[in-house]
Amino acid sequence: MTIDLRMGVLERRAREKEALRTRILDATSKLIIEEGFENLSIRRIAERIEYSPATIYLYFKDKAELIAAICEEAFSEMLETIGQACESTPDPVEGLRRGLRAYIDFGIRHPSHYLIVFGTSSLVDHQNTSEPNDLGMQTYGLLKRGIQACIDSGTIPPSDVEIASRVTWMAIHGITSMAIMEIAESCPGKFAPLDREQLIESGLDLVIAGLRNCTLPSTVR
Amino acid sequence: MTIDLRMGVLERRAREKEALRTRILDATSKLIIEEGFENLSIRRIAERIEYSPATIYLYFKDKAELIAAICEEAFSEMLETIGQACESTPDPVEGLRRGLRAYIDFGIRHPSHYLIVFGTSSLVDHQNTSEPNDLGMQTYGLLKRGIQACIDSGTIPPSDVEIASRVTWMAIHGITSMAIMEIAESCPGKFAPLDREQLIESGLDLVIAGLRNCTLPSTVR
Amino acid sequence: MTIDLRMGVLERRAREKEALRTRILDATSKLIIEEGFENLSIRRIAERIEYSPATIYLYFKDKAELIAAICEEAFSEMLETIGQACESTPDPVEGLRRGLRAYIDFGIRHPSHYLIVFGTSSLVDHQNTSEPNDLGMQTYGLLKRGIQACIDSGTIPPSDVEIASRVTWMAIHGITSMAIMEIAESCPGKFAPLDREQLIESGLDLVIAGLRNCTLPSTVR
Amino acid sequence: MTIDLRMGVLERRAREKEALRTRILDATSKLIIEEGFENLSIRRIAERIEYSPATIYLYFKDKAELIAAICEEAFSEMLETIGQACESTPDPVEGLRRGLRAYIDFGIRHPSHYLIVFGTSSLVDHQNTSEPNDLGMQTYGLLKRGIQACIDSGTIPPSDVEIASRVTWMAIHGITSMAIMEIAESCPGKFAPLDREQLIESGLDLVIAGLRNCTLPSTVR
DNA sequence: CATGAATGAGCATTCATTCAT
DNA sequence: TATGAATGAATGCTCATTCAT
Repeated sequence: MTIDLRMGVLERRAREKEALRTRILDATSKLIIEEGFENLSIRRIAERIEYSPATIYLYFKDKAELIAAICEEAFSEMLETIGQACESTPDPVEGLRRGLRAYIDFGIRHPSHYLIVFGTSSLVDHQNTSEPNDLGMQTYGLLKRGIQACIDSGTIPPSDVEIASRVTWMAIHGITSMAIMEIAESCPGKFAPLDREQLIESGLDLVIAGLRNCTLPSTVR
Repeated sequence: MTIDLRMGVLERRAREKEALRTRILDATSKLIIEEGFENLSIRRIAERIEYSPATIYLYFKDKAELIAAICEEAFSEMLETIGQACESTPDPVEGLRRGLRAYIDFGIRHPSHYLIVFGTSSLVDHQNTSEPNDLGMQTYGLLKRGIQACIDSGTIPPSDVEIASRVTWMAIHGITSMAIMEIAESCPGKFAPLDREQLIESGLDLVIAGLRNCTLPSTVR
Repeated sequence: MTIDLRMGVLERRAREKEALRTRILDATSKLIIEEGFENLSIRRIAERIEYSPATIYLYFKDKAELIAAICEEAFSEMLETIGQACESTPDPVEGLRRGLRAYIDFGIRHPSHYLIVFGTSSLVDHQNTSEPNDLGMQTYGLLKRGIQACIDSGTIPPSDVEIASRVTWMAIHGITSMAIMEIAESCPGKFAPLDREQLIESGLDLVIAGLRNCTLPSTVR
Repeated sequence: MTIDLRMGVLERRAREKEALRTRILDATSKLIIEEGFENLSIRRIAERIEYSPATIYLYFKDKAELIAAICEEAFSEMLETIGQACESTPDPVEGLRRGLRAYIDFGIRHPSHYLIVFGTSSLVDHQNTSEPNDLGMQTYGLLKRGIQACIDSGTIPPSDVEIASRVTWMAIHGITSMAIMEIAESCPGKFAPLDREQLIESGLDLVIAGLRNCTLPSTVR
C-alpha cells in the first residue's frame, strides 16, 4: 500500500513536471510567433508562464536545448500534416502536390519555426547538433516516397529518387521561404506585391511540370 | 620633387585606407557566414581585424552603414556577372539558364553577401531600409527580360512575365540557399551528400523544363 | 514553527533588499556631491557599492528611475521638516523665517538631493519629467501660505502672494546653493571664508527685512 | 634687414596663431550657447572651425584649459558691463542696483557661461583650479565698492561690507540662476509662469529694500 | 521544486586624447 | 603648423546563466 501511494505521488509529480515542460514549450512557441525569434529571451518566457527564469533551467539545460525541443515539436507537426496531405488522395501526382503544398503552408503558418530549422541563419547551430534529426528525415522520407510513387505510376520519368527529391525540395524551400519573407512584409513595394496564393500555386505548377517533363539523372555522381 | 613625394604619401595613405575598409568588409562577411548574421557585432569585427572597435567608426558611420556597404558590393557584382552571363549567347533559353546559373554561382561564391541580401535573417533590416534598392531591381529586371525573350521566341508558353519571373526566382533562390547551406557544411551527413554540381544542374533542368511545359497565369490576380 | 521560520527568512530578505536599495541611493547621492551630477554613471555607482552594474537594474528600472527616487526621497523629507518648522511658532513672520531656515538647512544637509532637484544641472532632466511633482508643489505651497499669513497679520505689506513667494524663493535658493558650494569646499580661499552661520542668518535678515519694507506688485503682469 | 624680415614673419605667425586661438574660443562659446555645455565636445569645436581635433590641442592643453579660457573671457565681459552699469549714474543706490541688474542680465545672456562659473555642477572643477581667478575677484570688488558707496552715502545702514556684499551676492545669484532655469523652459507649468521681467525687478526691489532696512553684522565672526 | 539575487559578458556608440607623419 | 588614424575608456542597458536558500 505504501508502495501504491508512493507510486501515485511519483506519478502525479511526473505528470506535473511534464505539464510545466509543455507550458514552457507552448509559451516559447507563442513568443516566437508573436515577437520573432530574435526577441526570444529566457526572461520573456519566464514572464509568460509566470515562473522565474531559473525554473526553466530545471527543464532545459540551456536556451539551445529549449529551442531544439521546439524544433522537434515543429517537425513533428510538420510530419503529421504533410503525411495526412499525401494520403488524402490515391492519385500519386496529386498526393505529391498536396504534400508539397502542406509543406509550404506549414512554413507560412509557423514562419519562425520553419526558419529556425531551415533558415540559413541556423547554419552554426546545426553544426553542433550532432543527432541526425529523425523527424526531419522522416519528413524527407515522405517526399521521397511521393516522388517514387509518381515514378512507379509512370507519371514522371524515371530517375534517381534521391536527386529528384532533393531538387524538388530545393525549389519548394525557395517558394516557402520567399512566401515567409513576404509575410514579414519586408521588401515593401520593392517588387510588385503579387497575390501570394497565385504565386504559390504557380510555383507548384512549375515544379510538377518540371518533374513531369525533365529527365533527371538516373545515378548519382 | 617635394610634390611628388607628397603625392606618393597621399596616395599610399589613400590605398591603405581603402585596404582597411576592405579588410573590415571582408571580416564582416566572414563573420556573418561563420557565426550568423545575428551574432555579428562591431566588437567581433574589430577583434577579427585586430583593431579597436572605435576604428570601424572611422570607416562606417554605424553598423547599418557597414551592412549596407556589404549589400551594395554584393548587388553590384551580382548584377554585372549575371548580365554578362545572359548576354553570352543569342539563344534566349540558354541565356536565361546561364543567367540563373550565374545567380546561383554568385550565391555560392559570396554566401554571406547573398544571405544578407536575400536570407531570411535579413527580414528585419530590410524593413527599415526605405530606399528601393536599385541594383536589386536591376538584377530582377535582367530575369524578367530573360523570361520575356523566351516567351517572345516561343520557347516557353506565354504568360504574365511578372508571375513567371517571380516563380522562377523563388525556385532558384531555393536552390541557391540550399547550396549555400551545404557549403557551410551544416546538416553533416543528415542527408546523402549528393554532388553539388549535379544537384544544381538538375535544379536548373527542372526549372527550365517547368517553364517550358507549364501554363502559368496570364494575368495577375 | 515552520511558518515562523519562513516568515523570518522572508522578512530578512525584504530587509536586505531594502538595505541594498538604500545603499544604492546613498552611494548615488554621495557620488553626485563628490563628482558632479554629469559624471554620475551606473557603473560608478556599482563600483561604489561593490556590486555589478546589472544589480542596480534589479532595484531601479533605469537611471531615470533611480534619480527620480532620489528626488522623491528628498522632497518628501524636505516637505516634512519645513512643515514642522513653520508650525513651531504662532508668530507668522517667525514661522516664515523658520521655514526658510529649514529649507536652507535641508539643502546643506542633503546637498546632492537639493542640487538634483533645484540645481541648474537638472535642467535637462526636468524637461522630460512630465509629472507635476506633487511634493515640490506642496513645499512651495508651504511658502505661499507662510507669506500669506504674514500679509494677513499685517507684518508685511500686501502684494500678490505668488510674486512675493517666488521672489523669496529665488533669494533663499541663492543662499542655499551658495552655502552648498562652500560646503563642497570649492572656491577655496577665493573669497574670505566667512562664517556660514552668520552668512545664513544675515541672508534671512535681508530677505525678511526686504519683504517687510518693500512694496511688491499686487498683480502679475 | 634679415632680422627685420624675420621679425615680420615671426610677428605674422604670432598674429595668425592668436587668430586661430580666438576662433577656437569663439566657436566654443557659440557651441556652448547653441547646444549647451553638456553637448560640447572637442570634435564639434573642430568641425565648427574646420580644423582637425588634434589642432585644438596645439592651442590648449586639454578640454579643461579651453573651458577655463572661456570662463576668463566671460568674466572679462561681465566685469566690463557691470562696471559700466555701476558708473552710469552718480546715485550710489541706483548704481548698485544697475550693477546687480547687469549681473543678472549677463547670466541670462550667457547662461552656460554663468553656470560653468557659478553653477553648482562646477564644484569639482573649481577645486582643481587653484588660481584665485582675478577677474572674478574684481567683479566681486565692484559689488563691494557699490555697497560701500551706499553705506558711505548713508542710504544703507553701516555694516561689515564683506558680509553685506556676500549676502547680496547670494540673493542675486538665486535670482539669476532661477531666471536661467526658466529660460531653459524647464519646470514647464510646474509653477505659474510669471513674467520674468517683473520677477527680476521685484527681486531687486526686495534686495535693495532689505539692504536699506536691515542691520547686518558689523564684524565678521 | 522553485526562486530571488546576483553577475560576467555582451551590445552600439562616443569621446578626449595621442602620435607618427 | 597641422592632421589622419587610431584607441582606451566610458556610457546605459540586456541577457543567459548560476547558486544559495
